Amino acid sequence: MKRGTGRLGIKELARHLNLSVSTVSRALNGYDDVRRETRRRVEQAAQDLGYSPHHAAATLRGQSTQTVTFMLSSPWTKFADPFFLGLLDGVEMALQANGFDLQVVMARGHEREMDIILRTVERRRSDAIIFARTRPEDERVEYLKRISFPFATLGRCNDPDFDWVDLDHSQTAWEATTRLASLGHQRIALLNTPMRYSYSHHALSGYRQALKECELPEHESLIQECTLAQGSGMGAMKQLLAQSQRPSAVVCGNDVIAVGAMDAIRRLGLTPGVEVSVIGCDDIPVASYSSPPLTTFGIDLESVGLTLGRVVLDRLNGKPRAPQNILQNMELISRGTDRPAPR
Amino acid sequence: MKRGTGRLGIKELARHLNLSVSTVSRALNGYDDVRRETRRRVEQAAQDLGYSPHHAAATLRGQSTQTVTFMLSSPWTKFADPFFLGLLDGVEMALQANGFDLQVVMARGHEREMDIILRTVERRRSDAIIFARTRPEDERVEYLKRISFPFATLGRCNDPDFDWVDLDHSQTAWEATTRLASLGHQRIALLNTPMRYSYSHHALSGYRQALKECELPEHESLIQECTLAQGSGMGAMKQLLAQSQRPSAVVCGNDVIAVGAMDAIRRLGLTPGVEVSVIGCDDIPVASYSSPPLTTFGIDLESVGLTLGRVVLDRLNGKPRAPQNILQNMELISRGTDRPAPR
DNA sequence: TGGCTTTCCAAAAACGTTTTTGGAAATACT
DNA sequence: AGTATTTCCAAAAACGTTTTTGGAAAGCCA
Repeated sequence: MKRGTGRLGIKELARHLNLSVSTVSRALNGYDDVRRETRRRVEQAAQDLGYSPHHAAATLRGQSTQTVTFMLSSPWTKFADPFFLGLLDGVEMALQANGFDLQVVMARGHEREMDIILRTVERRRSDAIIFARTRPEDERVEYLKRISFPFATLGRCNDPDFDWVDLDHSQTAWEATTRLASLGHQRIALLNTPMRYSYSHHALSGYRQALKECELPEHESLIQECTLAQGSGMGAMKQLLAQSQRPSAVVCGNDVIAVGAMDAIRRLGLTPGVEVSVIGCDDIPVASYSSPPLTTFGIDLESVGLTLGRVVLDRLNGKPRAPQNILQNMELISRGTDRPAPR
Repeated sequence: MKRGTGRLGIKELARHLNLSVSTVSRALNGYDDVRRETRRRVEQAAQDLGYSPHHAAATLRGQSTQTVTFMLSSPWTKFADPFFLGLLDGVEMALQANGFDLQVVMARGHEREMDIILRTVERRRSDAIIFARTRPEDERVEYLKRISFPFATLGRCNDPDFDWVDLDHSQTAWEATTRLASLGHQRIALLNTPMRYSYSHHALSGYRQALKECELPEHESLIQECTLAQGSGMGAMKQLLAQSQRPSAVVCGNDVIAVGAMDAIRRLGLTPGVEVSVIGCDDIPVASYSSPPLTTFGIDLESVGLTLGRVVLDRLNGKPRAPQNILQNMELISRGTDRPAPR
């Protein structure tokens, strides 16, 4: 009989107040048929005695966990970490303001992502799920839509009919390419993120659109797909530089790739921003400390996270009938690596 | 009557199998008086029909949430983020391997830390709590010890009688100082992290110990306390350099401070590692991209997180009678900023 | 074959809340 | 004064599991 776990339950609180359990519960949950004075007394006692409702019990009865799950997808590199933590911070801020908690779960490897979602949903572990790195056809999105479980993503799919927030990578790639073209570059390469992800497709189309508008020819050999691993940009850039006709500028899908590309450029005795211009994306901390400092696109991730959090909360509150689709522009941060073409 | 939420409960599963609810439960939870064949059949059906127990219900009855809370303390700067995400990753890995989930909650401001702990404990939201940035006298530690709620920290307190893992900042400061002394530096400054935190005291004592052993005088004016904010190191270094007798080397409590210090050095037209040597701590990503690359101390944070996770799990499994105290050494990563004293 | 283990399983209690139901007391209206 | 309405509150049901309790069926030994 290890009953005395020390925890104060609503029963003890009621007894202490000489009230019935239900009255205490109704006072605490803001129901309207409780006398002003009674409610005050109850709240005071709860405060004083350090009572708060047992979460599992409240969930079981109330059908709501007051929790949102954020699924982090591998690989997240040491460099790119701030990206996700900034996002997380924003999401948590939105949730906290509405009394929701954040649960974080890390999916190591793509295979695990579906497992994690299934598990979370089946156990009714949380009220909604947020995740990033969407793919054009995304199994996770399809499943959650099918069973109509609340969710929101950072990133789009081919099917836009659900809640998402996205950064406009089409715009960034377009702007980067256009800018380089206007600086006189003729051969502009694209070191893109993996085509598995939606945003890589958007980047590619922005790049192509810009080339067309600037009346520059598109060369297949100038488009390379990189992985998200750390050294990936370096390898791809080396190949690019080994070609008979070198590019004089390169647009990178993200800063990790760009930093790798700059390494490759330097190793050939060249200088980023002189012989070869480089533009990245994401504005990770190292971007401003590389030499020369990397020109890139940035955005306040915390506010993106805040938006993402609010979107799910709206959905949970049943506010919007139609899905919310929010596209955010990133801003060019011109530093030292976007310079006029040589000669 | 919105009963048909679609969720498959253990009752339906039992009915489907022509078994009683309790038998299904016992089969699933590994009790021993269930026939082999029956257990197999139950597991198969659970798998096929996508059943997993409702988490809140299991918690309510079973008294265990299978969840561990990690409290992130503000301020965590954009730069230092990887520190925590690496740690989180390791913790989550340990938990996941034992079927536990990770809940992350961010404490914005010191005042909120106690609130968050109280809330988590009172609602029985998780089985254990992990947090970092311990202080010599730590209210959180005292409270959790008093009510004997399981927890572990990254960092020590004056009272060592609980589960903790810590990085040996006394050793790093000692080693940094000794190294600089052996490079001929006579005036070695310390740009320390806030004395509010335990590890700052350890760093200070390591620094002092080293000065004594190297028979160098200790100057109060060469010891400065910085905040964790981003520009803090720069301001402190400026002051140091404005003194009549400049230090020729500086030991920094962390890399964010060190990077700021290097900025200050450069702004005076000096070169880090030439006129003034700098050694940091943590090995954040920018450290290797600053110019010149920063000499610092590093450690595999993921493995530290793993250890931390295992320590709480041991506690939850009731394994150790005595608290586990684990002190880990960081390793010097010599790059470009620890160089012989000028002249 | 009769009693004793062992192996299996069903019914019911319990976990700590929230919500529903129903009714008593106090107030307002004719 | 009698009825209708509002204001308050207690008892009990429900949420979906796990664990306890008790007992039936099957196997074993003499």
